[in-house]
Amino acid sequence: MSNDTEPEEPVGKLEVWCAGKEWCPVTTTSSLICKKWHPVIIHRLLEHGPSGFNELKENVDGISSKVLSDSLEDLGEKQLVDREIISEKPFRVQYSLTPHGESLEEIIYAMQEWGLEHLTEPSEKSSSLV
Amino acid sequence: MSNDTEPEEPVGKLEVWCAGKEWCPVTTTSSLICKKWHPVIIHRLLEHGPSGFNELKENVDGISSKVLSDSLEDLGEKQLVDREIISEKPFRVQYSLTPHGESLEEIIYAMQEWGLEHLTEPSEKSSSLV
DNA sequence: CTGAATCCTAAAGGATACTG
DNA sequence: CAGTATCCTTTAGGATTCAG
Repeated sequence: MSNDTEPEEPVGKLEVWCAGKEWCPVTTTSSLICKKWHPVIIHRLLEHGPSGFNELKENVDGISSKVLSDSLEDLGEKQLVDREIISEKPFRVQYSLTPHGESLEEIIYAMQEWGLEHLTEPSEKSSSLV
Repeated sequence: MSNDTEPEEPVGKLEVWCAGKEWCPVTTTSSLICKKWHPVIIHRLLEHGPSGFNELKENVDGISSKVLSDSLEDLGEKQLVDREIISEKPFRVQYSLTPHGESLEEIIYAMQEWGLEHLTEPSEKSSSLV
């Protein structure tokens, strides 16, 4: 146990299998979060904090219930997102980032900044890149 | 001045369509680079510089020719990677990052650092997360 | 050797409708 | 409110084969 200037990371590292012969942090990180909606979902949870399903669906503008549900399940399995039932009577659920999920903020904000810097909305007439 | 080998962001922003009603930099950035192998390919091009096809295939350990070829084509369409034919006789091609591609390094290295910090290779006995 | 083209299967993702 | 359940289309990706 060396220095501990950083906030406590109580859980251990996530064990993630790698495609190639030698384990690679880029390959494996990519395998965790490089799905179409994952970065956006994580971003919205970072921005708005713990959210209910429909609240999240609102914020992740453009996603369908099915895909949001699937994505959250996947993120749950990967231990990046937690799901908590906060009420049974009016059934309510809350999604939040785990410590590992929170720690993705550097990546997510790097993506956001890059997008702001390098991308733009297509103008009316030009139908460009996907 | 004004010669070909000028980096320095001469090009404008890339026009990228967004799924939701309001354009979002995270959503759109995600749509560009969040494919299984894209971050790794970009990472290897950052690390090793312009590379030939098989050199790249070596470095992107675990990828098949077909998938590498498809991925490079996709990255080419998105103007993140350039393809240059450097020899016809022994047919040789060189792939390199465009200025926009290079500028992804913050994101890619953020992913690398995160992976090193939060992920680990599965131990022998435990078959864990994908 | 170089890389590209085929074939095929497995996922991912979207539209819609419907439950407790 | 918080999802499932279907259905369906598209895409990703792996194995293999082909061509220069």
